[in-house]
Amino acid sequence: MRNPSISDAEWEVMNVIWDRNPVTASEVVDALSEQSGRSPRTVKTMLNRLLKKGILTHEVEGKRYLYRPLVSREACVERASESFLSRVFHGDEAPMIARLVRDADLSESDIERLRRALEEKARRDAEGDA
Amino acid sequence: MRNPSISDAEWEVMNVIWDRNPVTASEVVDALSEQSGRSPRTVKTMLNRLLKKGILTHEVEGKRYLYRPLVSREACVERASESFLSRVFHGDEAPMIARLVRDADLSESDIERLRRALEEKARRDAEGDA
DNA sequence: TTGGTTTGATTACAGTTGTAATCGGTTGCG
DNA sequence: CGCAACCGATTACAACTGTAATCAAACCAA
Repeated sequence: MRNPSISDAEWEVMNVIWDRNPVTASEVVDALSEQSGRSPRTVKTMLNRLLKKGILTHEVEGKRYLYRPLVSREACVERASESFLSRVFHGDEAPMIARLVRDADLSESDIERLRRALEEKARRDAEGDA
Repeated sequence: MRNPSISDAEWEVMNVIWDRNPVTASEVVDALSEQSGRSPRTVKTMLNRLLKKGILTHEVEGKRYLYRPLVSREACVERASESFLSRVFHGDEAPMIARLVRDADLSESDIERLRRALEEKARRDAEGDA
């Protein structure tokens, strides 16, 4: 518990903020009351907690605040993925990938991209590690 | 919060239990005190909570308890993966897969397996959805 | 101008989680 | 036999979370 990270509900807030950076509180409220039916109060609480955690800032814009992320989505995704994988898969990613490939709803271009990524990976492994 | 699931620390316990099913409390304690330095008390608490959550059972074996999972690892992994993906990736798995493929430490046979899985997927999509 | 509305700040509150300590019974060592 | 070690059960407690309500200041509409 000592390492305060982004909770489930906070992820929803952050996703809105990363998508529309910068945003006012009420934009976030609107987005989330539609999306997940959270009350405005609840959303405000989330925003304040994220501020306190140092994941957001806000600057005054006119009469309101404008919120901006202080941490990149990529960094957070990275952290969350690592912790998820180590927790659930002991850090052994292969089964997760297999599961995803099997079950995910992938477009043709997704598949093509992945195919290329795999080839890339295979080539690099063959060179680098050999 | 209404749908009690497996917490981070509980996953560690469950992983031990799934690996060595069935186990005594002290086996779990030993495994985790090495692995993660948790105190025996803490591990006992986890076991009791998992019992209360209906994720474990225990039967008397001689003087001790033997713990067994009531829920399959696969089912739990499934649930956890879904909730993780929807939280972090909005349920859009492709970027996660791409990231994994890029960064994961994959053996040659992992790569080969994934390649085949991808081909399989592509073929099925071409047939089924067309 | 005055009362409802909006905003941000503060406070509330119960359930979850991580981390144990305490308690009472059993038991194995000396 | 007597006491330490161990076991499972119960209790503790603070931080984190989800979900808001309350409060105070400012703002707009009638």
